[in-house]
Amino acid sequence: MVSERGLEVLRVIVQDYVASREPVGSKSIVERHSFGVSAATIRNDMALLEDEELIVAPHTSSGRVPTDKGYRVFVDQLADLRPLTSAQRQAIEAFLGESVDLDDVLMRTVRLLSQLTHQVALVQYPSRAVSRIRHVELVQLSSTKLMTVLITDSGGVEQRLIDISTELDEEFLTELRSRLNNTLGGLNLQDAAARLAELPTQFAPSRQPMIAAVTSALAEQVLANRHDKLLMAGTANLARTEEDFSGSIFPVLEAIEEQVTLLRLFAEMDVDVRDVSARIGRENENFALGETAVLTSGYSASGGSIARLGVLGPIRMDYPNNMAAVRAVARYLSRLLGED
Amino acid sequence: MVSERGLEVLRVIVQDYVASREPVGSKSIVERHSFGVSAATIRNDMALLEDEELIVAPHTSSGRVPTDKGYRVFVDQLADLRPLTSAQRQAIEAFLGESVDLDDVLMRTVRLLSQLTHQVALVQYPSRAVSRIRHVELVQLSSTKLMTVLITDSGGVEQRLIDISTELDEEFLTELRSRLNNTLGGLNLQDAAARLAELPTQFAPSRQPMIAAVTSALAEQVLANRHDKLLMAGTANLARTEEDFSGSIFPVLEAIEEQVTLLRLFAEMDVDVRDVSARIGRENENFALGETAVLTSGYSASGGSIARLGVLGPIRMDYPNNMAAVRAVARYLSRLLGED
DNA sequence: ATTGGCAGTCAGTTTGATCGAGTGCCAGTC
DNA sequence: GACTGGCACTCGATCAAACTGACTGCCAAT
Repeated sequence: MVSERGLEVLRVIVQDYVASREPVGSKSIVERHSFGVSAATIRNDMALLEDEELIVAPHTSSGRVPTDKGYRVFVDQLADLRPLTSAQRQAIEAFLGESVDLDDVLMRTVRLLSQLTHQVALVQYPSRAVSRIRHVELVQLSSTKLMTVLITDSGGVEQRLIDISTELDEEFLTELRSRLNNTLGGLNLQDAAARLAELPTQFAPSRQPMIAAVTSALAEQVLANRHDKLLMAGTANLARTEEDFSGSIFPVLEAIEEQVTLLRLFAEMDVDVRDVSARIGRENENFALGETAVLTSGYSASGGSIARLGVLGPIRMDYPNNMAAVRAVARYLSRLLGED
Repeated sequence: MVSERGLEVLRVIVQDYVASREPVGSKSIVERHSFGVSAATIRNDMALLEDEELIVAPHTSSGRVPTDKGYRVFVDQLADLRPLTSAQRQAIEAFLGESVDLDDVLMRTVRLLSQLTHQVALVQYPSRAVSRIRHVELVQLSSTKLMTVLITDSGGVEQRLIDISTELDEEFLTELRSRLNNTLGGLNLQDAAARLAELPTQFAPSRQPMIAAVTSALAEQVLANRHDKLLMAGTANLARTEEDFSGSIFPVLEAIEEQVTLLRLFAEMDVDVRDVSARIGRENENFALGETAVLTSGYSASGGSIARLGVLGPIRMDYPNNMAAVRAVARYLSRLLGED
C-alpha cells in the first residue's frame, strides 16, 4: 500500500512535472523539497507508486511521469481549492459586469475563462426547456418569404425563415400574429407545441397550408433545444501546449470543432453546481480526446435550468489553478444569471 | 527579362512545390514536364527567375522554392479559373439548399467552404446599414430588468439587456412599446437613431430616466454594426498544414481568434463580387499573418449590401482550386441572399 | 525503516564520414 | 544566340560510433 509520504511524493511529482515537462527523478525531489529523507528512500516510495500504476518511467533510466491514474488520484486529493487571487477576482467582475445580453454574457465568460486558465474554454447555452413564450413575431421579408421570431421570458430570441407558397397579405398576417400571441403567450414550451398543432384547423381551409407552414416552423423552434449550442474560446492555447500531444493537435482541434462531441462529453459528466469535476486522459477516449483533460462545473441560469462550462487542455495542466478558475467563474455566472 | 518559358517554369515550380513541399530542381522539372529542352536550359531560366526574386534556393545546392512575389505572379496569371467539379457543385447545392435562417445559412456556408478548400474559412455578416426597422419588442425579465429586441426587414434580430432603476408596470410598458413601434416602424437605421433621441421628451418627467435608458439601448443597437461579426470554420486545417509555418501555428491561431484583426484585413481587401482577390505572405505582415495567404470575394446580401467571405491558409496552398471554390460559394450565396 | 554506494541501463548529444541532389559555369554544338 | 553536356563544388541529410549523464534497482550496513 502507498504510504502517506508516498502520496506526498506523487503530489510533488505531478507538480514538478507539470511545471517542467521533465520526468522527475528521486534526486531532484530531495533537492527541491524538504522531505527529510534520502533519495534512496524516495526511490522506494516511487517503486511502490509505480506498482500502483500511478507513475511510470518513460525509459529504464529516467525519472517518473504521472499516469492518467496518477493525475486522477492527485486531483481527487485536491479537496480544498485555494481561492483565486484578488486580481483574478477583480478581472472576473470587470469582465462580466457590463454585459448587454445573454449572448454577450456568455461570450465574455468563455473568453475570460480561457484567459484565466490558458486553456480552451467552453460554455454551454442554458436550456430553454422551462422558459415561457413572451412574444411571437412574424416578419414579412418578401412576397413569399416569412421570418418567425420567438422570444422567451428568459431572454432567448430565435428566428427562422420559411417559404410560403401562396401570396401573403399584410392584413391576414396581422390577424395571424395577434392570434398566435393570444394563444401562445405565457405558455411554457411544451404546452405551446401542443397548442400549435391544433391551430391550423381554426382557420379557413384555403389558408390552412400556409398556417400549417407557420405553425410547424414555430413548433420546430419551440422544440429545438438551445442546450445543444456552445461557445468556445482560446483554441490557440492548444497550439501553445502542442508538445503535450503525441502526434499533432489536429485530431484534438477537429474533435472540438465538432461541437456534438463535446456536448455528448458534457452530458456524461457530473453536473454539480457546487463543485468541479474532471475527466482525465483515457477517460475521454471515446471522444477522440484521450490526450486531453476536461474540467467542468455547472452553473444555474434563469428558470432554474442548469448548464455547464469548463476548460479543455492537455493532461499535463495546472489542475489546482484551473479548477479554482472554473469554479469561480461558474459561481459568478450563476449569480449573474440565476434568479433576479 | 523573364521569357515566356520562364513563366511556364515558374508555374510548374509552384505546382510541384505546393504538391510535394520539396524544393524543385531543374532535373525533376524536365522529368515531370515535357518542356522539350534540357535541364541546363531550365537552370538558366531559373537563374533569371531568381534574379527577379520570384524563386529562391533555401541553400546553395538545392532546388528552388517560390517567393511571396513568385506566388503573387502565379496567382495573377490565373486568369481563367477552372470551374468546380460537378460533385462539388452538387455539394454546394445540397449543403446550402435547406437552410432555415440567416445564421444558419452563414454557418453552413463557412463549413462548406472549409470543406471544399481544406483551409480556414471565413464569412462576414452582411451589413444592416440599409435595412429598415420592422418591429421593436420590450420583454420584461424581472422587476428591474428589461430586454429590448430589434427586428429588421432583412431578417436580422438583435437583443440587449438593460437595468431599469425604477419599478416597471406592465401597462406603461405596453404603451411605450406601441409608441416605439409607431415611431420607428419602417424607418431605416439612420433615421431611427435620430427619432430615438427626441423620444424621451414626449413623456412625463418622472418617466424620463427610464425612457432614456430604453431609447439609448435601442440607439446603441441601431448603430452597432453587425458588419463587425464573422464566422469561422476549419481551424483544425491549420494544424494539418502545420509544417508550412515556420514556428508554431500559435500566433496564427491567436490572430484569427482576435476577429478584429481579420475584419481590418477584410476591410483592406478589394471587395469584388465578380472576382477573387488574394493577399499573400508579407502582404499581411501588419496583421501578424505574414505566413499566411488570404483569398476573398464579395457577396451581395439583401438590400444590396455587400460583405466578404474567403479562406485563410498557409502560403503554400492550392490557389487554383481554392480561388475557384471561394468564387463559386460567393456566387451561390449571392444568389441565395441577394434579391428575393 | 532508512541509508550510502555501486553497477547497469539507456536517451540524448556530439563527432565525423559519406552520400547525393542540385547548382553555376564553361566550352562546344546547332 | 539559344541550347546542351559535362564537371567541379557546395551543403543539407543521414548514419554509425563514441561519449555523457541522469536514473534506477539492489544490497549490505545502520
